[in-house]
Amino acid sequence: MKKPVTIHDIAKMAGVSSATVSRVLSNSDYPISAAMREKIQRIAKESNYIPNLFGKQLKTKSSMTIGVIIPSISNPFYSSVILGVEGIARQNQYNVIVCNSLHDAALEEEYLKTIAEKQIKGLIISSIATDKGLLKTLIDTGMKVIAIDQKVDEDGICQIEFDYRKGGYMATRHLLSKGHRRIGYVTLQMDRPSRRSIYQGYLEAVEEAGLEPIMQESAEEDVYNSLYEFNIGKKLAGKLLEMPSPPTAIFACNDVMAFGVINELTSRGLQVPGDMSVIGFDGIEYGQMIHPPLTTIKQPDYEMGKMACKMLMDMLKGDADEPMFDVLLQPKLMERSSVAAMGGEPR
Amino acid sequence: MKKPVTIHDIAKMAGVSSATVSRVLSNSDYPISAAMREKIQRIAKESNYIPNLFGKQLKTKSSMTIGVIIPSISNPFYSSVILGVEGIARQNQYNVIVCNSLHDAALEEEYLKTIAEKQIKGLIISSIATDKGLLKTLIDTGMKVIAIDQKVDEDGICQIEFDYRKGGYMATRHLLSKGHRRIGYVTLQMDRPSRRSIYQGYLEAVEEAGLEPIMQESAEEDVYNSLYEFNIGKKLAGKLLEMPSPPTAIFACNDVMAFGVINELTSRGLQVPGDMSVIGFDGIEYGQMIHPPLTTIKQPDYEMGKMACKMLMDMLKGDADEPMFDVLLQPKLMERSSVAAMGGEPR
DNA sequence: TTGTAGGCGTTATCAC
DNA sequence: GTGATAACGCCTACAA
Repeated sequence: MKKPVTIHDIAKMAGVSSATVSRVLSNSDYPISAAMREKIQRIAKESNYIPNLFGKQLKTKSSMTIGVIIPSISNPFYSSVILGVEGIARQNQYNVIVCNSLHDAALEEEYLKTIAEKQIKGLIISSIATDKGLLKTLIDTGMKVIAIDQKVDEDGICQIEFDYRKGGYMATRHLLSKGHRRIGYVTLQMDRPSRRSIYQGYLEAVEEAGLEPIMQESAEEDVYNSLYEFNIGKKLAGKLLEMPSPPTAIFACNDVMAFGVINELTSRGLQVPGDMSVIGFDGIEYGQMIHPPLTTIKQPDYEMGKMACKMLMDMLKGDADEPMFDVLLQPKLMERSSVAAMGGEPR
Repeated sequence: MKKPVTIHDIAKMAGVSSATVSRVLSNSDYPISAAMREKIQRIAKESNYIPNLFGKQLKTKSSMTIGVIIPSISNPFYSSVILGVEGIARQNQYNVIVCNSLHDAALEEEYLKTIAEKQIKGLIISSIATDKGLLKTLIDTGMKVIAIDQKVDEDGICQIEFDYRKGGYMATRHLLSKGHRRIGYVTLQMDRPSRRSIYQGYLEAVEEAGLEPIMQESAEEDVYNSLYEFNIGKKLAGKLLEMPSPPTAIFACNDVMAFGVINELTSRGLQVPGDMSVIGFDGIEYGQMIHPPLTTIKQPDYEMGKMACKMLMDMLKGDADEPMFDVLLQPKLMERSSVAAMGGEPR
């Protein structure tokens, strides 16, 4: 395991100075004789030269890397976001480093530190922490930050959000328009802005229609595990069914929860949507694979990633004029087959 | 946006040399008077000192980072692997950088280069490329590599694989044991070792039972998109059904394909498993959420990630004695509800 | 067109 | 215990 070859080694082999080698190998537009250039490139290739980015980055103070902090890639919603981010980053010769905070504020902070130490100047974050202290000082030292999905109320942070409230409103309106009057809402613990907003939308639509909200919130702190969410969906659906006057339609705060709801209903012998309508939220692909295909509210996840990265690139390049505006991505109703119109009188 | 504070700045403020500051801030066990230590730590904190890893890493030649190259995190199987890897890496103070090759050999090579330039000494890879040239030269320069999932036939690479062949065999045997005699197999393009192995297992079991294989392979080059795979599942199931003498059970090369198969059967009015049994492969969580819950072969994905990372850590630490053995993870039958026993005569 | 030399922020090897 | 000082690999004025 011999030690790696450096530009100095190459310089020696080529009988030139390391400056010349550097100029050739970093593709600068510095004038170099064609012969020299070719010779150096040949030697570099033959000796399997691998540039050491530390040296370069220490000197140039630019890592060409952005960071992304999300709760967990195992959530298909976030993995879509990431793929969107990476596509744009790659186009701009940037690398992406992904950090899963796993819904752990301490871990999020640790990653934040690492990112800062790696001299990363751009960050896209879906923050779950409530203490934004560190984040704030990083911004003060020049880090560009884009908050996605979860709102961060700090100066100097661009927001790219979904209009969760409207999404919640739309879902509920859809159920209403199908004649449902008793609409249940099941949700994970409302410890995050996004979840509270969806519920807001639900509430608004229900109250607007002069109806009573029927809500079940999970008491359990959530872990990022789909199966876990699925089971909460089952459980909360059960609670709804055991009410004296159960709803005729159930709105779940995300698709996996909706899968749980449908599963519980089915296993109790109820037909979806015949006996009970179900609508989800997120629009993950698996929604099209289950039976019945899930009617849901689609959040443009991949697009969110692309847009966040585009804005970040802009901020990173034009170091003066930062595009200080927020983006509110619009939800879309995906009408599939898990919602039916109420026939006649409510049971 | 003032420039970041360095150990020299802190040294100046504390009236000491930068060497002392470095010794304190890098937690070395070098003897320093308690007073001095405390003073420096205080100043560092007050001035929001952020160490520059480039400097450190340039000096120490160690990046405390490992790389992971996989086809795509949008595949829940791989995202599980990643989560397993990260857990172990974190325990060892290592960072992980994840690269999605998106089933593109050129991109995989590009990432490989970046990883090398970042002076990363450990790599876990599920390679889709056929030309392992670069990988080989990297190993020669001392990079430790663990191949997961997809076998890489090169010296000096540890393999952590699933026993795909046995998994295929087990699935088929299960169907056989339920009395099925005409068992269809649907698969994505068999351009990868893993897929060929599963088919091998299927073939073996079928031939052992003195039966004819009934196979449908997708002609389309695959993209990493679940919905796409789902649709291929539907399509191939359709082909199977249109045969003069269709099978009574279908084995799909992965769970998402199986979802497609079930969907197609259901939409043609067939009952699963009443009219047709279906078995999948992978054991992703969504399999428990559909109806009927999918019987499948579980691959221990999370464990694979953990094990791969553990082995890598060992190789990275003990630089002499490398644990040169391969691991073959064993599949497990997850019996759920999509397979039924054949009653009486085959239709 | 090429070379020289200094420095990026850190650690490590000496001295004191 | 603490301080100079020399690397680490690369880039980049400035000089030739």
